[in-house]
Amino acid sequence: MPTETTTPRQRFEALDEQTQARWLVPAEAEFCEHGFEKASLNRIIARAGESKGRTYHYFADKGALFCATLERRVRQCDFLDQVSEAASAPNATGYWLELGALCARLTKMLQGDDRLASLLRTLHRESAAQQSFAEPLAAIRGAIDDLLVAGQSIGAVRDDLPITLLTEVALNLIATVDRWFALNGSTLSEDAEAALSQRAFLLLMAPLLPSQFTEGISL
Amino acid sequence: MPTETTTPRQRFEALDEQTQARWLVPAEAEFCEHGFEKASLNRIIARAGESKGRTYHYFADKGALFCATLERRVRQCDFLDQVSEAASAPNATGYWLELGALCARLTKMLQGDDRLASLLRTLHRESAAQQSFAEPLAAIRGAIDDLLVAGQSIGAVRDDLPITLLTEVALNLIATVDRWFALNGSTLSEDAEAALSQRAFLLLMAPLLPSQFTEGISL
DNA sequence: ACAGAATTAGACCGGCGGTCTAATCACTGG
DNA sequence: CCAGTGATTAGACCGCCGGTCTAATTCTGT
Repeated sequence: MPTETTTPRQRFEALDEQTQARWLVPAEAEFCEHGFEKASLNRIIARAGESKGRTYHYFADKGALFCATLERRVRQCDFLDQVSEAASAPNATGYWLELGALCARLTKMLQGDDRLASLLRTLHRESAAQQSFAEPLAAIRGAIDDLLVAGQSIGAVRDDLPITLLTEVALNLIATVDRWFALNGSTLSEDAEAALSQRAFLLLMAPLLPSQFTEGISL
Repeated sequence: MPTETTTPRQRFEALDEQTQARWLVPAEAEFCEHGFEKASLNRIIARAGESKGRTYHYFADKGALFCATLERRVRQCDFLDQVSEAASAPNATGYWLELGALCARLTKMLQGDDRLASLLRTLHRESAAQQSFAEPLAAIRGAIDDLLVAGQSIGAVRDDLPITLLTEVALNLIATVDRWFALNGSTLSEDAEAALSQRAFLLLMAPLLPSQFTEGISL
């Protein structure tokens, strides 16, 4: 009568931080270097100096290890709280100013933390990684949903399209712009990059604005 | 003195269409069903009733087979030509009308051809697939570049951001919206989906429009 | 002290993408 | 007609992958 008392995940979280780091440090290095699919669990285990049996005792599979790695990094920045705060603006102008500031902070954070940036870009690029991180990802989507609904209530965000579509568009626009700067930023001076990055916020704003602003043309 | 006279690719293209299909038909099925990374070359070979040696004689690697599969499908529709044609509009209104029509046609095509849609979504989702398809992909990006430049010259497209960034944004917006409809379209009536799809074109248009249209708010 | 549960090491599994060898085929010049 | 030579072909083989299993060991409660 094996009643499945504890899960690998519960066992891992009961470990002290130092012991957790035995896996998480080499795992982060490997995932940053190779992404999710091409990262080798065997290499991580070898670098960690651990055995396969012990590793699978604490992690259900490779995805669980990736999830734990990314969760630790994400926990360090209070991203979700910042998103919630931005939702309290009283009018459209304030709303978009706050969102712009939030995006600027986010950009700065990613520039200052290569590891986190690398993990998040992997998350955006590889669907297997997204599946592993599904639960936290749903929370992020939920936070953006709330933010957009708040924006709608003060007329800052369009309400003629499904909110989940807007959320998807917002998330992917952020990721797309981030990736463009990650690939092309090195050809720019630091000042030029900052100015461009600020202006690129318009790319996120434009499709979310109520349609009256774009109806000047067509349709 | 092995002078590398022919490449696997050249050899494959010299084959008659029927023989090519021996690989391409089962390959397409496999890639549609499993995506790129999780597709098994061994399974494709088995389904094709071919041997490994012969297969690697005609394809450099798994990516080359994916590339050949997708290229055949893409060749069947004259996508690039359509993009070029749309660039000839004389003014902004006409430009966006043509682009809207182009997107509508593209949407219809993807709805009518599940295989092509599946392959293109795989291409968008998996970076390994993108690498295999790098050359055709560069041509597509080039065509969009040209289209946007044409739009700029008649004041239909903003010119305050790098063109490659706009191209990236446009490509990813199309893919994002397509994916949303692929996931959520089944919950909608056919009419509602068509109406929504048309309105969703605004999401693509908005960030590309000259900034004067969005400067009503902020900054 | 000792039974039973939790933990641990690492051999093992099927399958992967890709390489290699040895046999066969097709075509040439004599 | 056939010997010889390079292109073609089958499939055994390679290292590695993520994941499972077993058997030994270490803990824990009585």
